[in-house]
Amino acid sequence: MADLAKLAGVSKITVSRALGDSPLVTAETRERIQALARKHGYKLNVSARNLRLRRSHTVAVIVEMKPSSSRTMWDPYPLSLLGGISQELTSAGYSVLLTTRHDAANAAVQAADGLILLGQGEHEDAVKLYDRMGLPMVVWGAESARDNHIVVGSDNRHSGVSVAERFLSIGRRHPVFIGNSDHPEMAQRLHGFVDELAGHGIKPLLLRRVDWTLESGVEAVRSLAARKVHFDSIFACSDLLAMGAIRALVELGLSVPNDVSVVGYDDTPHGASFLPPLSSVRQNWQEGGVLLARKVLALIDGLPVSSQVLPTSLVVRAT
Amino acid sequence: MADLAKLAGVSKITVSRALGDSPLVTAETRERIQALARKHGYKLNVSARNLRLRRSHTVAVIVEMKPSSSRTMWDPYPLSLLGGISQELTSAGYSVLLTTRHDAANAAVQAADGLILLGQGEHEDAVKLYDRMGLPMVVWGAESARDNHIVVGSDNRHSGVSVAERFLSIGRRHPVFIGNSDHPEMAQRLHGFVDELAGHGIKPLLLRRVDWTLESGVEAVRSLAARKVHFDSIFACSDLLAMGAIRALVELGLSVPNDVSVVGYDDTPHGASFLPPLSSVRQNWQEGGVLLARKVLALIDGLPVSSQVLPTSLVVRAT
DNA sequence: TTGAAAGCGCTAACAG
DNA sequence: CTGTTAGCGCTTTCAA
Repeated sequence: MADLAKLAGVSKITVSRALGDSPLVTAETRERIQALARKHGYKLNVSARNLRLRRSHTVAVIVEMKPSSSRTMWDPYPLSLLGGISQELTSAGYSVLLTTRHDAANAAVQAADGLILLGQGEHEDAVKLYDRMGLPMVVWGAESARDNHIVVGSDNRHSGVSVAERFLSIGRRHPVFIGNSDHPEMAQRLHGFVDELAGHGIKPLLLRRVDWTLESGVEAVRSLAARKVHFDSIFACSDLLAMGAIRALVELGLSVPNDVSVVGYDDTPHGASFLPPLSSVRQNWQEGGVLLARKVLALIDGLPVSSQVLPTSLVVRAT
Repeated sequence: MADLAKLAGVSKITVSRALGDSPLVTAETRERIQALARKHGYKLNVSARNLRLRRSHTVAVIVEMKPSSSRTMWDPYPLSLLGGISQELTSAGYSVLLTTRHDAANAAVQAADGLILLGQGEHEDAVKLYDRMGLPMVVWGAESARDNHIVVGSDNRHSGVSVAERFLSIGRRHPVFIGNSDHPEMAQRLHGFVDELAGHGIKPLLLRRVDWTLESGVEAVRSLAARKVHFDSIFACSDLLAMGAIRALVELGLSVPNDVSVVGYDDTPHGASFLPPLSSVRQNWQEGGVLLARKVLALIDGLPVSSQVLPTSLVVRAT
C-alpha cells in the first residue's frame, strides 16, 4: 500500500480510502488508484486489516462430524446448506471457516466473528458447548422452548403433521414412526405426527433408532415383524431408514405401498431413484444456508434478529 | 499478552515463548504462564500473529459448485474428503477456508498459504485458473500428462480395468461405458476399461453423458434400446447413473444381472441400499482428504512432494 | 478533500 | 534463559 501511494503520488491513507470506496476521496483519484492497484496486482493484507479493525471477518461453521462407515459423513446436514452459507457470507466479504466439533478449541475458531452451528446435537449439548464462547451464534435445527438461541430450521412439526394427514387420507390406521426423539428436529416431527393422529384417535408406534442407516431401517421393520406388531404405514426420519424399511418389508412378502405406506425424509436424489420411488419430505437447504448466514451477519452488526422456520413439502411418489 | 506478562512478572516475549512451547523458556515458567493464560481465558490474536509471521495459516479448499436441482450440490466430491482435509489441517494448526470457484477473487482466498482444489473441471480449466495465483496447490482428480501439478486421486485407470475384468470373467462381450470423457477422472476410467477389453478383442460402446443424474442414466439406456444396440453390461460413472440405467432396463423388461450386468461408481450408501444392491467402485475419500492436506502442508513448508494415486476396490453386489 | 501520527498484538533478531 | 527494540500492513483519530 505504501508502494502504491508512492506510485500514485499520494499518501498511504488515501490509497486505503480509494480501495475501500470511501466517499472521502475524489472519484478521479479513486479510479486512478484502483487502476494502479489492479495493474500491479496489489493484494490487501487481510491480517493487517483484521488486526487493525479488531475483527476477523470470518464465520466459523461447525458441522457435526461422526465418521462412520455406514453413514455418509455429515449426512443429515448436506452440502447445499454449506453452499447457501458460503454464497451469502462471501458476498458480504466474510470467510467461511469450516470446522468440526472437535476443533472448537482452535485459535482461529475462537477468533471468528460469529458461529454457525449445523446440528444441535442430542439434547442440544452442542448448543450449550458453543454458547459459552460468547460469540454471535446461529443454529440450524429445531426451535426449542428451553433455550433462546437464534435458530433457523425446517418446519419439522408441520412435516409430521403433513405425513400424518397423508396417512389418514389414504386410510392408514396403524402408523409407525422410526427415528430418534432425542434429536430435537426428529422430536418435533414426532410431535406433529402424534398430535395430528391423536385428533383422529390414533396413537402411532414409536420405534427408536439412533442410526439413520439402511441397516437400521431393515432391523426396525424386522423387529416389528418379530413382535408381530400390526402396522400399515411408516414415517422414517431419513430416506435411508425408509429404504431399509422397504427392503425389509419386501423380504417379508409385504407390498409397498399396497400393504404398507412409507415416507422418508430429506428427499435425496437416491430416494427419488429408489424402486419404488420414495415419498419423502423435502426441506430447502440452500435457502436455509442463506438465512443462517444473513442472521449471523446481522447479529455481528448488532442488529435485531429472530429465529425462522422454513416450510417443507411432502413429495408423494410411489411409496 | 502484555497483561499476562505483567501478571507473571515477565516480559511479553517470554509469555509468547511460553505459550508457543518454546524450548527457550524454563519448564517451570512455561507451566506458570500457561496456567495463568488458561485461568484468565487468554486468546491469542490470530490476526496479529499472522501479520507478524506473514502467513495466514489458512488453506483454501475450492469446491466445484454447480447447483442444479437434480444433483446434490458438490456431489462428486463428497464430504468425507472435506472431513479428511479438515482433520489433518486443523491438527497442524491450519484453518480450512471453504470457497467455491466463484469466490476465488476473495481477498481471504488470495491470502491463503495454500490451495486444495477439489475437481479439475472439464479440460482442467479449473486447474489452469488457480495455477495463476502462484500458491502451493494440490488437486484432487486424475493425474495428467500435460500438466505437472501435485495430484492426489483414486486409481481411476485401474478401476476401469477391474470392471472390465469383472465383465470378462462373467462372460460379457458387449459392454457399454456411460460417462463424460471430458472429465479427466472419467477419461481415465474409460481408458482402463477400453484397454483391458481391447486385450480380449472387445471394443466397448461409449455413451457420453454430461449429467450424472438418475434421469441421465434412464435416457442413456433408452437411447441404447431405441438404436437397437445389443449390449450385456454397463459401466456407469456414478451410482446415480447406474441406478437410472437399471431402472430403464427393468422398464424394458430386461433383468439385472441376468441379461445385463451393471457397475456404478462411488459406492454410495444409497447404491448399496438399492434393489438390487448395486455393484460399484469404491474410493477412499477420507484418506484422500488426509493426503491432500499433508501434501499442501509439505508444499507450504518447501518440502518435496509428489503426486499419489490411491487404490480403489470393486465392490460386487447383486448387479 | 488529503495527510501525519499512532497503534492494533504479536514475534524475530539481537543483546544481555 | 530473559528482555529490548522494532516493525509486520493497515485504518481511525485528529489536524490541515
